[in-house]
Amino acid sequence: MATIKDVAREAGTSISTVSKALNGYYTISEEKIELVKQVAERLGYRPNARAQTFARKATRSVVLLTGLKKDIAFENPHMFEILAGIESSLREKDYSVTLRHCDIKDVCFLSREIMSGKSADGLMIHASVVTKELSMILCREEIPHIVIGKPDFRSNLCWIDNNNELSGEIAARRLMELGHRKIALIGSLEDDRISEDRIKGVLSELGEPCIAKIIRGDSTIEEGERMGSILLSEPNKITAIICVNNLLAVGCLRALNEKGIVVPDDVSLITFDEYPLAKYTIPPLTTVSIDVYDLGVQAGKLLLRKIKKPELSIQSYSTLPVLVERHTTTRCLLFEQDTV
Amino acid sequence: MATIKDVAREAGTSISTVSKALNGYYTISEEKIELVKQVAERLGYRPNARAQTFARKATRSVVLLTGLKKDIAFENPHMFEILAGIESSLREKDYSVTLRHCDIKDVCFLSREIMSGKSADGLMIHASVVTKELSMILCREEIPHIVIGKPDFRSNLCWIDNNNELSGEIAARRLMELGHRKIALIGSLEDDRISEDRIKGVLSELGEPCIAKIIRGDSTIEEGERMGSILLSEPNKITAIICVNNLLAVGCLRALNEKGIVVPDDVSLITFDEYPLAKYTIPPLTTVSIDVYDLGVQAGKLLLRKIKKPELSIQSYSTLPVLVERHTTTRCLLFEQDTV
DNA sequence: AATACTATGGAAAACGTTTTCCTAATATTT
DNA sequence: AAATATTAGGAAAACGTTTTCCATAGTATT
Repeated sequence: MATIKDVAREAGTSISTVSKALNGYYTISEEKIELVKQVAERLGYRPNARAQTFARKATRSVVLLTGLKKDIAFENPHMFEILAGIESSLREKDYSVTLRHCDIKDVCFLSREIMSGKSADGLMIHASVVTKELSMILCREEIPHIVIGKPDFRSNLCWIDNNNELSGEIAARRLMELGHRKIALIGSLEDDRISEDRIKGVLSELGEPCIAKIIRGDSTIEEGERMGSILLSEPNKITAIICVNNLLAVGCLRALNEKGIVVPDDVSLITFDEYPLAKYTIPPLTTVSIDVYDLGVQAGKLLLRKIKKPELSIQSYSTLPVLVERHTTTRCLLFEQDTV
Repeated sequence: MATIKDVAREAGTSISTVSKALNGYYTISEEKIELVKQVAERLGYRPNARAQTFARKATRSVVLLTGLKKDIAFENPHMFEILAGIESSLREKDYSVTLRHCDIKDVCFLSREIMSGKSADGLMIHASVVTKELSMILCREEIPHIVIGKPDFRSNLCWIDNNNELSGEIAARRLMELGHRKIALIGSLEDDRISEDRIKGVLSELGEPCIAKIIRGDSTIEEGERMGSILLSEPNKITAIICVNNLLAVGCLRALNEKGIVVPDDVSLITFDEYPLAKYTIPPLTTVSIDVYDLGVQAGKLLLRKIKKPELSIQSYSTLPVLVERHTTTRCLLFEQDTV
């Protein structure tokens, strides 16, 4: 394996000249650069990455900390796509991302180990493993980091997440645009912050003369089905339903089917996110979603900026929701006179 | 940041003693090891990982090469879980995995760059980016590697995949056990090797007096639906259907629903793999699947062995399929007399 | 002609470990 | 008691770059 020494000898220059030529220093003449490059090419020289990361004082890599399999893999069908996004923006700047699963108990120790052992220049951390203690460490030791998802406590962490409140607003606005005025909300339990944010967004947008009813339960298909039928059996007829997540929507759709209610003609249905099954229901779900790949891309870029300038003031970033209109929503004819 | 020098000074020993003590060399006395460890602890010393990987001649890391987003992320809902499995088995041996997306055009160049630049000790490569040229390079240059998935040409590559033929056999055997004798197969087009392998397995197991009919089409829900209705409109009544993948199964299920055929009472349905939507159909799909996490784990272990012993002879590995019996299969009463 | 710059490139330090080789002390064997 | 083997630990090389600092030669300025 050819080393920089071999190139130097062969090119009749010093080692440092080779290094400079190959790394684009302007103190080397054009001709010499050309010569060195040719020799390097001829010898099949590849800089030893290990030696490089050692000599430079940066690894040009970040690590992504996520929860263990049981906690994360199943719950987050988007994870690979986020990861792909992260990787793509890092790759552009010659950085790489290495994956590390860890228990929430070990995350503090691990973060320190990685950073003080200099095996990475920064940390990407999934919200499911961030704790207050970790937050302290990251801030105190000025570790460049981005949290994927919003931590569920106040902190100076830098995070990136989809804007659930805004998503709620978008869903509500769309239904209003379509002429709906009697709208029900199927949410999950109060301790689910995502659900609460979406509900908050919906309610803030839903003005008079809108009538809204909220019903809550566990985030499962079965519960969605149960809540759906409850809604339908009530006297006050609704024309649209908002389900705070895909599972609830699938369940609700079943309830509607069972009662012979045609979606979207009789009742419109709108939901959030984009689980793989969202495309495959009958009819396919209209949903307010985000570009998760892009979320990863943005996260990568942000982290890179923090690494370059650690003094950069805290900033967080919310990706913009996009409405993916499939076939569970349509115009409501009932209140036509109101809208015109 | 404390370095090994600081520890040596503080402990009153030489640098090499510290290194040896911390790395468990047996030439250092128990007491000295204890002393060094205490001092290291007190100073908060963490070995510089960059210096370590440089001095040792191994990175203790592998890179996972997969196709670009558009090629892979959507098509493979299991990818993150496989990755989690890989990471977990590597972590056990203090190895790490870094992710790298690449175009199939660049994969040769990239592999060489990574390996001759010594940025990793081995390669994990998704089958979607392996080419014959790559295969040559990997073998000629004796690069430790594992291909995730079976390459679609003969080679000396080391790959790991689920055993589709065996999966087919298992599905068929189960239906026979349940008493089914008139079985139809919905496959995808002939160029889909996975589908062909499964069909092959099914046919090899399905003995007389079984009647089987095969029908093929694109791998989409719509096509599944179309093929399903064709099957049902035929005079020769079938009692069970095998769909070579989830999408076809979902489509077929729709066709059955539409015709008022009750699954599994009138017709049993069995499929393969486990897309996230498999659990959420009505009724949930019975499927012959594999533990993808485990596939990752095995892949990781295998690669580690190849890294330790590059001369290890070629070996490939098929994970064992498992039957996940949900609610689309049941005993067939029609041919009871045959079975007893 | 003397001085100050500038452009170019080399020498050598630095990065922080691991690992090889050696020495001294101690234990064992003859 | 001498010879030999064993053990513990230190000195220094090695790993292959990057980067700092300096030297030289040529060019511009006074």
